[in-house]
Amino acid sequence: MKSEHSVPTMKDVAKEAGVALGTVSKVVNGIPVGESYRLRVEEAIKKLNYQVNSYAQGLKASKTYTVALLIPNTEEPFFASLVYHINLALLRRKYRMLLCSTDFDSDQEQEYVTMAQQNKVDGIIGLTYNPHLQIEENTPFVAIDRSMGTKIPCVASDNFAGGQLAAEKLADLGCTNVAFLRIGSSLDNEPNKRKAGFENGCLSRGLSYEMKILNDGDAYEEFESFLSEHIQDGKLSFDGIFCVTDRLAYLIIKTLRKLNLRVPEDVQVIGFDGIRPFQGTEYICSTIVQPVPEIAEMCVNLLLQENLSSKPPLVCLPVTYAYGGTTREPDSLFIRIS
Amino acid sequence: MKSEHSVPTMKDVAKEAGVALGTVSKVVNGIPVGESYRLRVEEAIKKLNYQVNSYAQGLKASKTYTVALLIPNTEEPFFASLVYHINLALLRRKYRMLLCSTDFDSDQEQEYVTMAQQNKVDGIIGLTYNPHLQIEENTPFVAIDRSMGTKIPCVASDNFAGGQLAAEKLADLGCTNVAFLRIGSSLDNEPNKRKAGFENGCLSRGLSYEMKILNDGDAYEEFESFLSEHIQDGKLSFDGIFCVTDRLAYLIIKTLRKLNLRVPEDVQVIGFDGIRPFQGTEYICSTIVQPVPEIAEMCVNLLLQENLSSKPPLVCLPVTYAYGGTTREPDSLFIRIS
DNA sequence: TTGTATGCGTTATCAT
DNA sequence: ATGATAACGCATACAA
Repeated sequence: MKSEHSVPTMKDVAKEAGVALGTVSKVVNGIPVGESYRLRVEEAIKKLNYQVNSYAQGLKASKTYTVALLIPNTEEPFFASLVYHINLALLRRKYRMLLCSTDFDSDQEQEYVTMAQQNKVDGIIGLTYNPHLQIEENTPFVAIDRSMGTKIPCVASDNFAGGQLAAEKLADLGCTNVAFLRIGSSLDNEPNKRKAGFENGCLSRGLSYEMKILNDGDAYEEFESFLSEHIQDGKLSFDGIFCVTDRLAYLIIKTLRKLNLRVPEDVQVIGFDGIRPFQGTEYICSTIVQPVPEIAEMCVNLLLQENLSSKPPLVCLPVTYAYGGTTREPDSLFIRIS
Repeated sequence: MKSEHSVPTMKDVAKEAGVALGTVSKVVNGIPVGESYRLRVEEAIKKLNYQVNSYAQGLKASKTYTVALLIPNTEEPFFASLVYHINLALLRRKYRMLLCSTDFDSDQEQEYVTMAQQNKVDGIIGLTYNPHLQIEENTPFVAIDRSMGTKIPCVASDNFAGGQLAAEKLADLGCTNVAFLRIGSSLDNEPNKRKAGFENGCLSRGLSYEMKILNDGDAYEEFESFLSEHIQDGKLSFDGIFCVTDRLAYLIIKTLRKLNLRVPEDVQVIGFDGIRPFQGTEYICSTIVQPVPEIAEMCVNLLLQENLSSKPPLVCLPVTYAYGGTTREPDSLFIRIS
C-alpha cells in the first residue's frame, strides 16, 4: 500500500477518517465543520501524523510565507545582530526566512535575487551593494542602509543624527580638537551621512576637526601614519576621535595604545554600531548604538504591509549614545557638570 | 490578458515560442531538443523574463533543495560563524537555507522541526538542547555538538582533545597549578568532554588542578568569589586557567584585571572556540580553535549523502591552539625552549 | 453543512 | 524529436 511508505496526504487522512477531501482541508484551515466530522478528522490526522505540504499550499495560493534576507555575511557582529532580529520578527509573524550570504559580491547579490524570485518568496530584505541590482516589479523589496529609488523603501539608523551626537558627546566630554576616521564603501549609502552629521555637530559646537577618509581597498596602515603624524612630543594633537564603525574604533584603539597613548585619558574614542563582543556583555567601545531590533521590525513591517502605495522611501530610526570605556566615565561627567 | 499581470509560466513561454509545453520544460532542464526549437524557446524566456517556479518543482519532485538550520541565535559569535559557513556550504551545492532561531527554547525547537517538515525540507541541521526532540524518520537530520541516538549523526569538534591540548599548552607555557572554569548547560553534550580532556591532560603532565563548575542558572559572581578566595597577599594560587568558552574567558579576564592580576604575566588564560571580535581581527584570547568551516562542510556532506546507512554516529574534528594575547608570547616561548 | 471537481506550474509518460 | 496528458497535494468554487 502506498501510504505506508510515503508521507500521508490529505487524501490519506480523508480515507482514514471516512470523509471527503474538502472536509479535511477545512478542518486543517480552521474553517467551521460539523463537530463529529472535525473530531474524526483530527483523530485521523494524529494517527497518520499528517502535516500539510507547504509547497502544495504555496503553489495553490502563490503565497509562500517566505522572505529572503540578503546580507554580506553573518559573522560580522552588526550583520549577525540584524539577521537575528529580522529572523525573530519574521518568525513571530509565522514567516520563514531564506538566508543568503552575498559576501559583498554584486553578482551573488543578483543571483540570490533571482533565486529568491524563483522561490516565489513573498518579499526580499536586502543589505546590498550592487548599484544595478535588478528586482522584478512584483517582488516587494526593502533595502537596509541604501536608497534604491523611490519605489523601494530604505530603512536605516539616523546616521546624520548619530554623527552629530558623536560630535556633541565629545564636546560635552571636554574635547576641543577632534578627528573623524572612516573606511568603507565609497558607494552612496546611508552610513555615509555620519560624516556630514559629525561635521555639522563640530561646527555647531565650535570643535575644530580633521578628517581622514580611506576607501575599501586602502591599507589600514594609512591610519597609523595619520595618527603618528599628529603626535608631537608623545602627545596626540586630538583629544577625541570619532570612528565610522565600532570595528574601526576597535582597531584604532589598539593602534593608539601601541603608540603609547592612553584611551580615554589622552584621547577619547567613539565608534558607531553598538557592538558587544558577546551577547549580554558590555559594549566594545563608547559608541553610537544602532536600534537593530527596531530596524528589523520596521523592515518586516514595511515588507509585509499590504498597501504598497503608502510606503515611505526612507525611514531613519533614532540612535543613542552608550558608554563603553573609551570615553570619560559617565560618573566623572556628572561631577563635572553639576 | 492574463499573462500581463501575473508572472509568466511555462505555458506562456510555450505560447510565445509557438511550441509545446513539454518542449519548454526540456529546454529549461537542459534536455536535448531541436536546435531551432531551443533558440525560439530561449528567446521567449528572455522576452517574458520567465523563471521556473521552485514551488511547483518541489511539489512535483518532492525534493526542494532546502535545508533548515536550527540554532539558538545568530548573535553569539560562535553560532554566527557556524551559520555563515553552513550557509556557504549549502549555497555552493545550490541548496537554500531556512534559518530558525530557537533561543535555546525546547518548544521552539520542536515547533521549527515540525515547520521544517511541512516545508518538505530535504534535511535539518540542528544545534539543539531539547532532549526529547521528535524527528520524523524520513527527514535526514544532523546534530551539532550533541548525540541524539545512533540514527542521527553528530558533528562536533574533538572537545576531549581540545581540553587535553589546553592542559598541555599551559604546561608548556610554564604553569604548574591550574584551574578549569565552566558554566553552561548541564545537558549531556559534546562540549562537556572538554573537562575530561583537561583533567586527563593535567594528569599526564603532572599539573595540579582545581575545578569550578557552575550551571546555567548560577550567578557569574560565584567565579569572582572563587577567584578571590584563591588570592593570598595579592597573589593568585593559579598560574593558568582554562575556561570552557572564549566567552567565559573574556569575562574571567575582566574579573582578574579588576582583582589587580595581570594577564598573562600573573596568570595565563586559555579559552575555547576561537572567537574574534570582528572578522579578520585577532582572537579575543588565547584559545582552542574549533574548525567551524570544516564542521559546516561535514554537516552538509553527511546530511546530503545518499546512502543513509553508512552514516557515522559521531564525527569529531581536530582543534588547534591559537595565541591570543592571554598566554605568554609565542616568541618568548621559543626563546625559553631553545 | 458536506462532497466533488478543477486548477495552480511542473515534470514525465506516452503516443505521434 | 515533439506534443498531448496525467499527476504531484492542496484549496476552493460549485453542486448536492
